[in-house]
Amino acid sequence: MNADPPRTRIQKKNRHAILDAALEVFSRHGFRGATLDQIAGEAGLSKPNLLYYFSSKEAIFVTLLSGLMETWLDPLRALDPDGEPAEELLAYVRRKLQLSRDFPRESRLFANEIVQGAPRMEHLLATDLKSLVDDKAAVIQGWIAEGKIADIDPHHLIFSVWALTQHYADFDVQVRAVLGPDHDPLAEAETFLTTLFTRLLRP
Amino acid sequence: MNADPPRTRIQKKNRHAILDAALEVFSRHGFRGATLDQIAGEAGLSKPNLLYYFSSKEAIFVTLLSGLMETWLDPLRALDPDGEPAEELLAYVRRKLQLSRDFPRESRLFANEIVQGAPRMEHLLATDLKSLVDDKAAVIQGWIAEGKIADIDPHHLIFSVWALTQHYADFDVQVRAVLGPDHDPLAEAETFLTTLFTRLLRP
DNA sequence: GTCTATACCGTGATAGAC
DNA sequence: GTCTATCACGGTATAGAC
Repeated sequence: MNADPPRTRIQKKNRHAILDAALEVFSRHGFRGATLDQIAGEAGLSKPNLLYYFSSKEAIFVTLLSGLMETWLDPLRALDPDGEPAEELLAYVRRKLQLSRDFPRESRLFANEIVQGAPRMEHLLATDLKSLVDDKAAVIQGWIAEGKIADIDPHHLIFSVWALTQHYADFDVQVRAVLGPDHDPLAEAETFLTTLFTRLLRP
Repeated sequence: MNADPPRTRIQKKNRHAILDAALEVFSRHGFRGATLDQIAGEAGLSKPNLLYYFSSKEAIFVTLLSGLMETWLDPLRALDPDGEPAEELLAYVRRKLQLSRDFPRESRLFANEIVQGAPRMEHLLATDLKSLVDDKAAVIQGWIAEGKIADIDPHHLIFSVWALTQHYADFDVQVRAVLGPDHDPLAEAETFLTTLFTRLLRP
């Protein structure tokens, strides 16, 4: 999937700086709202120099997305069909919440793109993401059939995990504005979501 | 709060057309990603003519936001302290889901702005929104103290309503991509969320 | 292989004719 | 009250010097 990997050390360093800067800027302003000037500035390069490493704004964006997709889907991929059902699902929630804590920019990047209609991601959603979700939904449906967890729609259960965990990264400013200072939203979220999903899944 | 209301009929019509077009464009691309050309085109006006009605891009945006804020907070405002607790909260969820169904553009407008750090809304969040939420959280805390519903954090309960209901408007393309055709996501969501909150709130 | 200078276009906003 | 013409600016992308 990847093109030729960068060769020289300076290339590697600059490409990395660009992608990190791009993550920062794209996640804050969305694709169209981001400017090459900002990305170049953040990366410590001139704008034309930036375009030496990537042929276009879209090229930066696509490279960024495909590099992050794997990390993004890992928590769901790790759902073990042979594990203890409720515990597996709660562990999934915790992994996803961990991503919101450690990689909020990545979360906002995807959020921005999807809210704006996902014009550069729609294919990935309908193929990779759909097949992974369908796969895991079948696992969950199996657990339901065995009476291990409550009878709830597996697809919407997965949506609810996404919505509830990503909310704390994507809508962070709102959460903090409402809670006020002296709060650790993500720590509180872990307690709250553990309760929520425990009650939801109990057969 | 409002400036002088428009006088002539044509002004009223044009202002309305502009705000509707702006809602469409801002909700799809965010503030910076939106262009006056697009808004003008969608509204059937020339760009300079548009700027006759609103002095700047930001003026359009702010007018739009403040006009929608009330509608947006109504479902929570309607939570009745004297009602039957669990039923009140479930009705709140249904009202919020109704907004996702009927006003997805409004939902995405707010989502875009908040994901991007809410630079033009932060004040509203920390004042109007916070005081409303604190108020209703106290009501919910009262219900908990009376043993009418389960003991869960009221603020995060409200966040969970937002996250779960708005997800179906803001991440609509993802939901549809994963479910595939022949689904009515919002109808399914109503069933799912009713179950979820019923189980969560049961004392 | 790396960066500087620059072209060229679309953007938000204004001036002035109608 | 509305439109045409235009401006200054910042946007993406390229040509060519080092």
